[in-house]
Amino acid sequence: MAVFAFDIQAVEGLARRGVLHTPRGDIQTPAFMPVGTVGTVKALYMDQVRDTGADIILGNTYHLMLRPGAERVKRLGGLHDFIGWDRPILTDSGGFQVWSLSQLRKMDSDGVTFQSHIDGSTHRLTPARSIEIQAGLLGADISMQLDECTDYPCRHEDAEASMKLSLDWGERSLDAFGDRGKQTLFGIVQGSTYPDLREASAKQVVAQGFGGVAIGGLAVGEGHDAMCATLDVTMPHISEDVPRYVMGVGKPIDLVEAVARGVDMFDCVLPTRSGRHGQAWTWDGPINLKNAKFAEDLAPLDPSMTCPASRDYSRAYLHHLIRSGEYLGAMLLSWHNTAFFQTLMQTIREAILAGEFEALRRELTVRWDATKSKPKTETQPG
RNA sequence: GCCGCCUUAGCUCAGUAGGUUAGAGCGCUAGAUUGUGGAUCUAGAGGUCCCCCGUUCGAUCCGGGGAGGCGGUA
Repeated sequence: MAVFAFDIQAVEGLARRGVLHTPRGDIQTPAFMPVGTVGTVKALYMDQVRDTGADIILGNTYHLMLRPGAERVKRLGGLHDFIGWDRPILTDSGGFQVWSLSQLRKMDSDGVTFQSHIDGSTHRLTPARSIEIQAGLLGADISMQLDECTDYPCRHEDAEASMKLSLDWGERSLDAFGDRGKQTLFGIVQGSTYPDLREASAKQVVAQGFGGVAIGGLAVGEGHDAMCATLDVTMPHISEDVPRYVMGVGKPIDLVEAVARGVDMFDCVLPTRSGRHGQAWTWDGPINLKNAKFAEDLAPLDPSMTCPASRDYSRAYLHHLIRSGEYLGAMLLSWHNTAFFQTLMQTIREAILAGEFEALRRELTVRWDATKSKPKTETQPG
């Protein structure tokens, strides 16, 4: 297994500004990876994705193995050629989607058997099969070990058993990965919101010697404060010389607070999914373009940005497109949101380099306080 | 002209054998959405039950008259 060189150029507090060097190009960190689940960052052309500043995108084992099939992608030249993206790709192992999408899933110590959400057909993923798909067939630059994501809330004993299963699968993933010279593998820390489990998991994942360490099982309903608290107790146990990646996060406020705790990489569906549903993220927080107040608002989303979607289209037009269910509305808002998230990351990187990150964090924390997620409750009020 | 049917939320329509606060779908106004099911969920606003008179303790509902719409017919 290759371990990609990771240069840390500046540190402010726990926040790091670095560069992860891969054979397919550098990744400026802290980095936000747009999610391209089924081989497309939904509603965007690849050159648009690149122009927003993205160095790396995410693809997905679960979806691609079901359709068009991992072997078929291999026959078609691998994922990079197939989708027209020659820069780094990180693939998710499939564990999370089995947890979140599959109606029927049966876990055992060797892997998981599940039914496709597309046609109900039965499939199986093991740590070795996931690596074969990601590194061997899709050709991911960064593969993720197969893990199990737990529900929130989760009993301590269940979280512990699940965390230990993920550790075992991490070991099996390393064995299956072998000595691929141009590809690397990240391990995943689990343990729900329990400090003792997170500490134990982090120490062992680090000891296993992956090319990077991910924190999984967050942003699953615990809310912003619990997520930050979990990072507080987890990050000190992850070595400083590897890239640290919080999976599935998050809102802009989550990104800022996670960077402040030493996280280097993120991925999230939020900019593209919320874009398809009419939500635009801005320096003033999220706005819902479906709202009637934008019907005659001629202002663009953000004239200071270079992204055409942010600068050249009125909110009134975007409002009309979204209300009408037009493709272009989803395309423009996905484009703007992706550009905004990349602009945020670039602003964060520059701030760390200039020693001004804490000031930026304070300003944004005040500005975005109302956007913090609250914990999921068992019985919703009302 | 005559005969029949119809008129209930912005739209399309249920309904009440005369009884507290008249419903649905869509639309509208908002909210949710975190390792993507282009999905879904949640909440809210909105009514002279066409108008007038009568019967009745009480009428959106029954009777009479009128208005508007659709169809048939001379």
